[in-house]
Amino acid sequence: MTPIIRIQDIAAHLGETVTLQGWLYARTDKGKLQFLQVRDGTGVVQCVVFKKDVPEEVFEAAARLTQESSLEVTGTVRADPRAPGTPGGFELGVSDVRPVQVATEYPITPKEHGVEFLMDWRHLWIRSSRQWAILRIRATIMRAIREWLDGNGFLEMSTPIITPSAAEGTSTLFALDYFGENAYLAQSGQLYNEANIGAFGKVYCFGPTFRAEKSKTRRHLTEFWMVEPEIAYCDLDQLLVIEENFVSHIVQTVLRERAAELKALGRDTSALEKMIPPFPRITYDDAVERLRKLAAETDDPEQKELLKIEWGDDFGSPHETALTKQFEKPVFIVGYPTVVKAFYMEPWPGRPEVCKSADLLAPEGYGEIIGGSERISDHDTLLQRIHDHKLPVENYKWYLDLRKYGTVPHSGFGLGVERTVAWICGTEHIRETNPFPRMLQRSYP
RNA sequence: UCCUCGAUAGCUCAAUCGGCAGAGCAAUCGGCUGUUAACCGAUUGGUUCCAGGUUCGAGUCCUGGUCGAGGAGCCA
Repeated sequence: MTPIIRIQDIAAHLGETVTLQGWLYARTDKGKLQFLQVRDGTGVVQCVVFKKDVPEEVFEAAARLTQESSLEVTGTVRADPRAPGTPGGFELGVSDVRPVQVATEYPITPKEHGVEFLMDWRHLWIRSSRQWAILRIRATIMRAIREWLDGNGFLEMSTPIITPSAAEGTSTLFALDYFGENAYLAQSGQLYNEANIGAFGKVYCFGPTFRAEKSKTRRHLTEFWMVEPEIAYCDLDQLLVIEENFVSHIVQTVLRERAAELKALGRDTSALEKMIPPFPRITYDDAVERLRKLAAETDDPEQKELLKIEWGDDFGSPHETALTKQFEKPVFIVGYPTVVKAFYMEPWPGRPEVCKSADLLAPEGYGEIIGGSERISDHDTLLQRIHDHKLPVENYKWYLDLRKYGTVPHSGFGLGVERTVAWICGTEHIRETNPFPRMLQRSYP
């Protein structure tokens, strides 16, 4: 029995006879020679079957293997610059092939396919090299998130997914019947984390979150993953330093550990290498001025209309795209008008029409990846805001209590995992960044 | 919710003015000792999204619907 190895470790086994357990990704036949591209989940390696080197029945068994058949293959590892694959440069000189199952006709061929077709076959599409690379990077990003937070004194706290009312009172929620009571799928764990910091100081929650908005764009899912750190004794300026170090760690980790996958995706890594702190900060006021200037300078009447903005308006995606094009790094937009933001944000000292909020916009038009703010710490200010937003006070009793029992200045933010993956991978559409994305028109498979 | 576009073989698409339903790929069979989405030869493959209408004749034109894509709004 030869040792079973994983393809990502193949370089360490040069010259050895080893066994791989995997699936046939693709094949090319040349008469008495077969090239089998075998993948095992960690990589793809070319396995070469010469007719004269193996028993007749082994050659014939290999010849019967169809695309995505499962197999065990034994052979000698050798270096060959012609060998394709991931990591590539190595191939297996095959001595034995043992089919596990010969797959029936595989729907996803090595040619072009449309989006609807691929999404119908998402359970198989994730095997394709591009999807495989994106989802490997996603896993690394999720690990880097926990790694940085755990290493910087944060404690992971689970927050409920079944909640009694809207966290922010704005977005549309998925309603469900909770034993005869109304309940909703969580759109944020933040309010609970504001309770958690009273017990643990620095916390984060990390899990799926749900928005029932009828958004139909390349930036939206109805179920997506969000990490939400919350920090006691932290103001907005301190928060932004945390955010930029956090984001930089994520990007640098992917660059270091997933170079092969980024290369397979054709991502320009020189742009990502620039993602080191500090990130530029501009105020909302400044952003509006920049947009007005851009609108005035453009000759395209359609663009001029899209960039139109009044002070007090929230930014649409054309605004965000135009702004981020002016920077190579992600950019903080600080101090949004209070009216366009959630009820719990701390008023700007001396300017109550502005709140101590900051969004982080990713470069290259990927949009907002972080929304963060300093939270209102004063009980009466918060109560007034709940009234102003016509929210049911009885649902927020516990939240108001937090301002009565040792309230402190505190801040936090939420980072959208899928948008971050899309930005780092350079994918056209966010649907490719989740193994089984949930969208307006799709809940299968 | 609004705007634009689309639906033809398993997949990606073509079909002139309304006039015989086509190609490449996949599959199947055969050939090939260095292929990289191989190549060469052959075979198979159709409810043209659904319902109705105009017409001698509809994939093509008209009406209604279904589904999808891109964008807006909203948001991470």
